[in-house]
Amino acid sequence: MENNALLELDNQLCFALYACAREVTKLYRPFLDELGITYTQYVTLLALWEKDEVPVKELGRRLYLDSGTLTPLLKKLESMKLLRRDRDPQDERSVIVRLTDDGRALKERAAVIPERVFCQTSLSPEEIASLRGQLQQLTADVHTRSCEGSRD
Amino acid sequence: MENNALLELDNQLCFALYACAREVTKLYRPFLDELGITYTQYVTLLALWEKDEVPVKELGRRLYLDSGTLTPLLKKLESMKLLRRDRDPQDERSVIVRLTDDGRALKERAAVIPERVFCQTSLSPEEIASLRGQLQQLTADVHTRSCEGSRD
DNA sequence: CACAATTAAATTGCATACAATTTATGTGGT
DNA sequence: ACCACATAAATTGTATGCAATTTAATTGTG
Repeated sequence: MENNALLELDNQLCFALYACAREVTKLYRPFLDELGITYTQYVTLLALWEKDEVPVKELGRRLYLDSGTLTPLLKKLESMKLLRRDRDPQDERSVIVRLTDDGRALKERAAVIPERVFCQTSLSPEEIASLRGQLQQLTADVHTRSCEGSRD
Repeated sequence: MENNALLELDNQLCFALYACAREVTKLYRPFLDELGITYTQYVTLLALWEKDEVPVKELGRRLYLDSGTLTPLLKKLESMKLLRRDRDPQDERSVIVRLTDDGRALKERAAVIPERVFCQTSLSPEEIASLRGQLQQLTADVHTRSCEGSRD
């Protein structure tokens, strides 16, 4: 069968995604180091700055992460005094995540990060928006199909 | 400062990438399970099926991975008899990775995977190629800038 | 030739990811 | 009330990622 083009690394959308996501994430390192947080902690905070007081379950749906990843991550952020985790009195199975004052305050310092990172790429705002849209579409598409029949 | 649109999760290209890469990777699970390999092992094999007998360093450049990730991964693949790792007699610092017969044979079984995965998306081949191209461009762009002055 | 600087892997330590299982809690039907 | 089933976190185990350090080998220079 010779050289199967279908199996070439540079023909794989999955590898382009995998490599690109990691390289772009690395751009955030220097800025996040200043705040003392990791990239995953950063996106978790982004979600919370947008909507606070949410159950772990909902946060997981938003971030596409499960409790196996979120539980230790949220405990870490709690130990850093950026948020609190309390059982929901209405439903003791659920844990509600709430930002502390420190957690909310960090938003001010994070506000400049997106611009700083954009400046390190040659993409125009339009190109960024377009690419982002395509990725969101694909993510939703893939996620929906892998949850066929599920409700999450 | 109210609702800062710049910090909204859905406005972040980085999060779109991060989420999409993980969701797409999950599509490979069932197929890779049949081969008994993980996703990272799969892309490593893709690189080796394309070009065998390469130093770890070169493989790392190709995959955007460093020895901290590759060393244990390659040892695992070696323990699975899919490849061998030998010091380069010309330069004992370097380790050359070579597929075994088993490793080469696995390519046949992997050949159907890309098509199978594509079928689970609603993207046309043209859309896939376009998206892939944009991601490769961005990856190269970002990587080049973060290596400013470096030679790798 | 000596030796400082480089370089390639390996190692160490920390933080994810995620499947699978477990634990605790809630819910619906009888 | 009882209980099978469902649900949310937490836990467990494995495999990454990656920065930083260490070890071994090579190279450039005087």
